[in-house]
Amino acid sequence: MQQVSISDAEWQVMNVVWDAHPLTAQEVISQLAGQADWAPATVKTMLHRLVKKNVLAYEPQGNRYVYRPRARRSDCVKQASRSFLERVFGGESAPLLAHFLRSSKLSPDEIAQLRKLLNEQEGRS
Amino acid sequence: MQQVSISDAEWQVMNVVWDAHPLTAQEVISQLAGQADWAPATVKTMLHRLVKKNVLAYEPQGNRYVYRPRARRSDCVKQASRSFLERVFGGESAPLLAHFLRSSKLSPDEIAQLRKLLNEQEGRS
DNA sequence: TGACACCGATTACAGATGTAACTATTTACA
DNA sequence: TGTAAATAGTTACATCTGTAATCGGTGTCA
Repeated sequence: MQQVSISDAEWQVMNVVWDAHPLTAQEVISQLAGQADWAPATVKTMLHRLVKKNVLAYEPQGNRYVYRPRARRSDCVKQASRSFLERVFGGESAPLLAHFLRSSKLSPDEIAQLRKLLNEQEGRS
Repeated sequence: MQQVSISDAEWQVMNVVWDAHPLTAQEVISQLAGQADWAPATVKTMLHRLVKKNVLAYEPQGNRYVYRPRARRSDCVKQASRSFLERVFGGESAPLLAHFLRSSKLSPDEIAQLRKLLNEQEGRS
């Protein structure tokens, strides 16, 4: 498990891959057509870089290549989150949580869910 | 109010400035000596770039210069948070909150505080 | 079976970033 | 009052990022 950092644009690509893998470059390109306004070549560059960073794997499938994640989304999320927490909130979780609680619209279900997590927190060491 | 983006290293500098301004380049450098391992020249580069980005202001004070923030911390936090939420959690606040709730150690006070915020959320539209 | 379309690979290139040395000017000390 | 130390400003440079165009091979259709 290395310590690569995934850039902004690369995250967009990875989100597509994590959501529905394995897939071909074509599929990634058409998925992204809705969200980003990139030339197909741009998406391919991202894919290559992600392969080089060991975040993506690809293998020939028939006469084409298919891509699949090599790093787990949860690991990348964890790393990006830690680094964001550190950078913007000086490592303090509580202010971060307060900030997002204040600036979010949450459904009653979500609120209930979060409340449950808070309760679990209470049984910490 | 512009739409600049503050890089990782720049955030470290800005955090120092926001915590105790106005201050001189020297003060920033010695504050950072504890946290980062940068040459003084590196810190000065950051300061210059932040001035160019209009995030910092500086004025001569006596025979030296003093720096002070030009952008409000809360605005920068808001922007960085939004972009992080978008990038890593696809814009979904609830999973983000769940993630940080799970991965944080919180004091009873903080838990109580967050619970209060959750209650306030309930009176949303 | 030749021209075209599609795909993966390579190359491009400007701006941002991390990291700093060098230079010129001012200041303080000997 | 010359010289060294400190300061601010300028320049450097490799890497990463965003954003692609182009090249070379292969399969397809006429």
